[in-house]
Amino acid sequence: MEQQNGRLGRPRSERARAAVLHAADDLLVEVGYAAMTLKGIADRAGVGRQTVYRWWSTKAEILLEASADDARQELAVEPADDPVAELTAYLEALTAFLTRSHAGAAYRALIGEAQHDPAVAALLAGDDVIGDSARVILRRVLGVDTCRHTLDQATASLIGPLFFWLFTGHDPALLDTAALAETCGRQFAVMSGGGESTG
Amino acid sequence: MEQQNGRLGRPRSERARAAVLHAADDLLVEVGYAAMTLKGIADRAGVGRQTVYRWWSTKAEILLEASADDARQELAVEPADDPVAELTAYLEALTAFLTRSHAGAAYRALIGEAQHDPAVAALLAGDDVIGDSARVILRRVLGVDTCRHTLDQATASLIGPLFFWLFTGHDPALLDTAALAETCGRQFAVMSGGGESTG
Amino acid sequence: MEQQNGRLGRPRSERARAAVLHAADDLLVEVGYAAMTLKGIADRAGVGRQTVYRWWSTKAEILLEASADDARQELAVEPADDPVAELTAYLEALTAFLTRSHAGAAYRALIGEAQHDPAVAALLAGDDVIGDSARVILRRVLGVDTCRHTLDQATASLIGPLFFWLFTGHDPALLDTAALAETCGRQFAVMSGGGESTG
Amino acid sequence: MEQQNGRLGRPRSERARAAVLHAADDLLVEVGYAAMTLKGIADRAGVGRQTVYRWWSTKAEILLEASADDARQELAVEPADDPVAELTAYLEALTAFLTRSHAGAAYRALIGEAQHDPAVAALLAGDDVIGDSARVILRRVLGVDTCRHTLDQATASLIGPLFFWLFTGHDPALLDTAALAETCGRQFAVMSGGGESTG
DNA sequence: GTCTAAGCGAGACGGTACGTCTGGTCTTTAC
DNA sequence: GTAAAGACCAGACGTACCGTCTCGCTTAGAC
Repeated sequence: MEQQNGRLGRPRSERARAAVLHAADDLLVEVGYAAMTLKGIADRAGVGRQTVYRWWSTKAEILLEASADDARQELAVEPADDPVAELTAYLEALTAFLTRSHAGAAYRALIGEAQHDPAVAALLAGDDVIGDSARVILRRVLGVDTCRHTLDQATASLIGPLFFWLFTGHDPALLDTAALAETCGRQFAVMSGGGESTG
Repeated sequence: MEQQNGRLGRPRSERARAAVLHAADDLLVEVGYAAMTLKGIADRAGVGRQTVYRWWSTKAEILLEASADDARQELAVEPADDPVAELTAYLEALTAFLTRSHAGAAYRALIGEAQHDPAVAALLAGDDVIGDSARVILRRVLGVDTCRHTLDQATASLIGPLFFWLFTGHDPALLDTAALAETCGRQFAVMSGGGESTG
Repeated sequence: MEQQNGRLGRPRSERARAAVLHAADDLLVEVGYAAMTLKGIADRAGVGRQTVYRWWSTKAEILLEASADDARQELAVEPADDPVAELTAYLEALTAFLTRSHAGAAYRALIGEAQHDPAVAALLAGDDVIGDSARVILRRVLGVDTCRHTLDQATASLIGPLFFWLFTGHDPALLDTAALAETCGRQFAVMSGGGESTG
Repeated sequence: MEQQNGRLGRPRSERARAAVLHAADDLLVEVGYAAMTLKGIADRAGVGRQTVYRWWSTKAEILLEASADDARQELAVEPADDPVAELTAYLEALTAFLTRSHAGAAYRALIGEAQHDPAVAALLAGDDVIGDSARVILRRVLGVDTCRHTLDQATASLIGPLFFWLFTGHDPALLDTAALAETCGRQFAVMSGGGESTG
């Protein structure tokens, strides 16, 4: 497993890698994204500073690596018979993710940072965990061969209102996700209506 | 000198205030939000550092003061006979604002920062320029006495997809704002049901 | 108060300057020259790191400023009737300086460093405390109008053996400074020829 | 090959040893003593870092091993009929060594370092190349059975002025080594006076 | 022909100083 | 009493080197 390529030299320490990711996760919760520091992560992880810089460039990169797996898992929604029920379940999972999960806090911070840091934006574009999770659901609802652009616009319609609600500081409890899901469901039914997928 | 209020001592320098706001605006464009610095702003403005700290607490506050007026102006949309046309015009103004305007860049950065900085979040909550602009339009479409919560949810439906599209790094040219406006228009027509405001 | 020149801005803090010089002196004794560190000096002095860098470039510069006054004082020798007695007194003062004084330890370290660091060499050349102290004595012995080059060579003859003895790690107690002084005295008597100065 | 002692395992690589000593010599000339680094030596020698640490403890040790043989050779002076000529030749060899030779530069740096690093001082005390070379000459001048302490003081008298001249940054060309030799010669003639040893 | 032992180049490890930068504060003089 | 200047303490930045620790490989004598 380790010894990532049969090359020379001491192999990378899995212990150090895990400690850094763990420390980053802890610090995000304890002090917040802005107050996180590569030095702080290294110290907390009991790891040399150079070891962090050797494998990651920015705290964003660390946080993404620390959260991606959790995020993927938290955003996976079981199939249901009723499309609207499935969309509702997804919106609720997404709400829970963005408002109550560690990984979700990391993603909120990263998406925020991406608004003024192109490097973070590129990082997120390279591994679109949220978009992927939505596309899984939407392919079940709209059909497996729906084209990418249609999926993306449907994603925006589905997620957008919730996303806006949370990112502009509203109380998640006051948003009626069931209504949102139903509206989208109707809209998607029309789209996939006549019969095939993109219509 | 104008001595703007009857206070003692040397009056606040309008020159310094303007220079700071101007410098903040320039620096946002030139180096980006993350690389902006209170020290940098002060130096660029030819102003003492203490003078900046005396009147503002954070770069977010400066940026907000520098951009709010421009933002309000850029997001005002002329009334139109057709509600959908009005919604479309608004979405286009919002797209232009967020993707091509200085003030919009400032707002993107601030909304991003608000995701991990409660102080910035509070700042934005205190002067909701974007929400206000949407509510002006929506009151014209849904009726002047629509309740605040309904307006907020309608705002999320209207703006949300566009907001998600832009904040997750998609190309604004690929989003069909007219379709978005039309979907919302239909939805709003149902909401305002019996048929007063939209006819 | 002090305000070293009519300039703008906060004046340099004499407190900080003294604390740095004091800390450097202490650290030299406690941990030695090699283990001295600008960071360590700043921390020990309770001073910001930038404050040290603002006024000094290297630890050598700090140490020189901290020791020069002490050195000048320790190497001043009272005039005596007998030239040989005066030379002996000087050699003993120099021995005490180089082997038992804080300031002397600093000079030993600096002269050592100068052998492989041209910057330190230039620093020492700019303020030749030891040479100056020898020239004061030698002008009394050889006559006030002795030319500089003669003084320098006499300095080498007088100091050289002692210098070599100490710098190659011999025990200062085993060197007969009186004999050295007498040899030099005889040699100088020949130099200053007809017989005025030494009688 | 020769397997230097009957030990097990792979024998020490003469190639690596030579490469390290060579690299140290080169680096001393190219970047100076202060900027020399064990890492830099290892890299330049194309040798693993551990290989250097296995056989040497400090850069001083490497430098000494790299220079001792050259130094001994450069400081050996042919016997001459005239003692003063021999002393002059020696002083000139020593001047050339300390000011123009690679090995001499190494010794200057090491003697300098020894002033604030006891480990280097001990190293030099263990193999006194310069002192040995002087004692060879002085035994020829003062007699083979001159006692060690007399030899050491004579060494200080002979070398001291030159040593001081160079170590305090004077121009070697301006020092009259012939005069120095003559003064010492006279002094030594008095010492060995009664007439036994030198004949 | 294994087997055992040590040396080899490479390079990651936990530390720590480097010199620079910014954050906020403090202390001057000038207006 | 504000403004501009600039020094103050604090501490993070990213880099470099420290000395140590694996790795896989090589090179020898011992069995």
